Amino acid sequence: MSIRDVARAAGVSYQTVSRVINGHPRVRESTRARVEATIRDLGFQPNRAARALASGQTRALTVLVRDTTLYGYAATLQGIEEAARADGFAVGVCVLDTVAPDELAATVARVGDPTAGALIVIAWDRAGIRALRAVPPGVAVVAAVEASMAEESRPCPAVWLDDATAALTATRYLLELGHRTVHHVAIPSPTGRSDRMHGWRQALREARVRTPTPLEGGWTPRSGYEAGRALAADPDVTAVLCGNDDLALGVLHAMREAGRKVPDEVSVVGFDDVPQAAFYAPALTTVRQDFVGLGRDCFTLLRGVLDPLTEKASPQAARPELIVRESSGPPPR
Amino acid sequence: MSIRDVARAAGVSYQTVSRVINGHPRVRESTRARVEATIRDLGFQPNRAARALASGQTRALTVLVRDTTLYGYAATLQGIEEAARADGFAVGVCVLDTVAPDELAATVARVGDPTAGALIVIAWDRAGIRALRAVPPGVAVVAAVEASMAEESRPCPAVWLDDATAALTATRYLLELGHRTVHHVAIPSPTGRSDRMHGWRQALREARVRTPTPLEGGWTPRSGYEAGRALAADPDVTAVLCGNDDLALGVLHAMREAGRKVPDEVSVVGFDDVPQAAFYAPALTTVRQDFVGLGRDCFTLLRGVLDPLTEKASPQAARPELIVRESSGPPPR
DNA sequence: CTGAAAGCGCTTACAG
DNA sequence: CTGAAAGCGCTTACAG
Repeated sequence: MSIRDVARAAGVSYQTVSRVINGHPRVRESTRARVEATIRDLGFQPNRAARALASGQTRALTVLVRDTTLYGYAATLQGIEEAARADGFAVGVCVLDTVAPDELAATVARVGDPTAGALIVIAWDRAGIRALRAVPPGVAVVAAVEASMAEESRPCPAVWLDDATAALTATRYLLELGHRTVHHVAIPSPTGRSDRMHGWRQALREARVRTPTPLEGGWTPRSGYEAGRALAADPDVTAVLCGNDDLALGVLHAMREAGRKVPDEVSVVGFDDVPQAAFYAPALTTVRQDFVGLGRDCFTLLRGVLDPLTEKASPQAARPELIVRESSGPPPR
Repeated sequence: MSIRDVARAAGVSYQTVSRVINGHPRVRESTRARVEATIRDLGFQPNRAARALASGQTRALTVLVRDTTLYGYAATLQGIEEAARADGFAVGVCVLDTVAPDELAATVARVGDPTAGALIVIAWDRAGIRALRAVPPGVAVVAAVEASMAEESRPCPAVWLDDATAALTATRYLLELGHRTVHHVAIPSPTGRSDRMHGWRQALREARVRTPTPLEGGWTPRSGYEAGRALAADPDVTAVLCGNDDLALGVLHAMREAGRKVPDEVSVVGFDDVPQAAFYAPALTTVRQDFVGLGRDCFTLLRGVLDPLTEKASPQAARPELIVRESSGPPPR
């Protein structure tokens, strides 16, 4: 079924059908109504490929993302998808973790082919940043980045969460409980100092407190566990801010194994507020981040890039919020 | 840049370029080599839309999935994506949880538009099954289902994990530890009896043991917690098989709150082996499921549907595997 | 406000 | 093995 069939059924030329489909203003109201009714009756769907070819634009985007099984990435993807679908955009995914390094450029070029639509890169990690750099010029692209990366490398429109303030808030909270200092298990950062780490440092500096060497974690509970073992062995450690909730889970595990009570002897704070955090043992104090909102913002930003005439909606993502649960408290006497 | 530019640069007609791109056999080897070199030099990428329009086929597929922040769904998506990308397919996502019920049919019709490519539906839940039913006839579709659903409703090619055997194994394991019976917190199932529940029942029947009423859980730790509170209140409960690890996390939380020691007083077993499970407190005994492998199989199956000439690769997904950790043990005396 | 024409970049028989 | 022709289903100026 094509536009011509609709035209025949509605008694108009097929160009008129095209105009109706595309919301062209100069169509008589009665004609529009008739054509729309016909489209509905016939269940007609315009051929995407033909539209893309003729117009040179596709209502499609691909999200480049390291690993969708991690909560933050998955939630951001869902935010993007929700907003995109509402606006008639198809959403593709390309998982970077399974792309061989020497194929990255080719892969990005393929999904970033202008005829395949726009690109959204989640550039919170090395893989994402490398992908962002590999985007061929001329491709519409926006990125989700760490705030401190916003101007760096390839300057492209970007969104970010206020990780620095969030970490600052969490660290201050721990200091105000009376801890002499706060240790940090860091998520990997391409720059070596994530915004989360930065906010943590700032809070310690503000309080004129000793800044311990941060421990390098990965993204997984296992790496949190390994960092946690080192921390558990140090009797001076009474408070730990972790770069994400998975790291915090690993740290909790290490503390338990070492017989150090949380929160009586050590306070542990996470980052993200994954849906499971409230059920960890003990329930995890953490900083909630609105990844879904960030994803929506990401799409809105892309819309603005694609079509500068669109009214710019202001960002919707909620600000970070400290969620106090059971894993934090005053230091032991 | 088009096929014609490549042709000019390579000194052939543009049809020959098309043949090379499509791996047509009847091209002289020297010509092919020259054209391929030119394509590489120019960094040429054929226009997807034009190919789709002219050939009537798109190398693209859309995955319909309830919620990608849940581990099993996300991992399956990654398996699909990995296999699809390796085969030059673009992968789209459509998250069903944010589709309004009255828009489901229209949404499925849109992403399932033949010109948009094939469909893979993760039909483990009501949303997925409804989506599967809404797929218009004539669209290439495969599904990931529960084994017991394979023949039901819309018969389409499908893959599944052996949940029944997995649950049987886990339940037998608990019975062999000496528990008089095993309770079950069930994931939602459109049929009211998931395969996981079925395997559990079968193991109890085999052992000629009383079958307690299963508790209805949702997919979240919270619903596990609620079910767990009921179980914790019943002193006869010594072993619980949960429909997934999130439910198990909630049950662990409820047991802790009620002061019932795991595993000394109650054994808790999960399902899936999410990456966090080894770090729960106590570390969770669970059944590992190979979602990534299932996703790959899903794509392979789709390839077979799309192109019956393809050699049928046999399924690769690993069999379920019981992972014994700390949350299970013999019943109290 | 609506119709006729050209063209988007490919693929696919059809000749040669 | 390779070239010329038609056509995939739309959109986009251009007339009227």
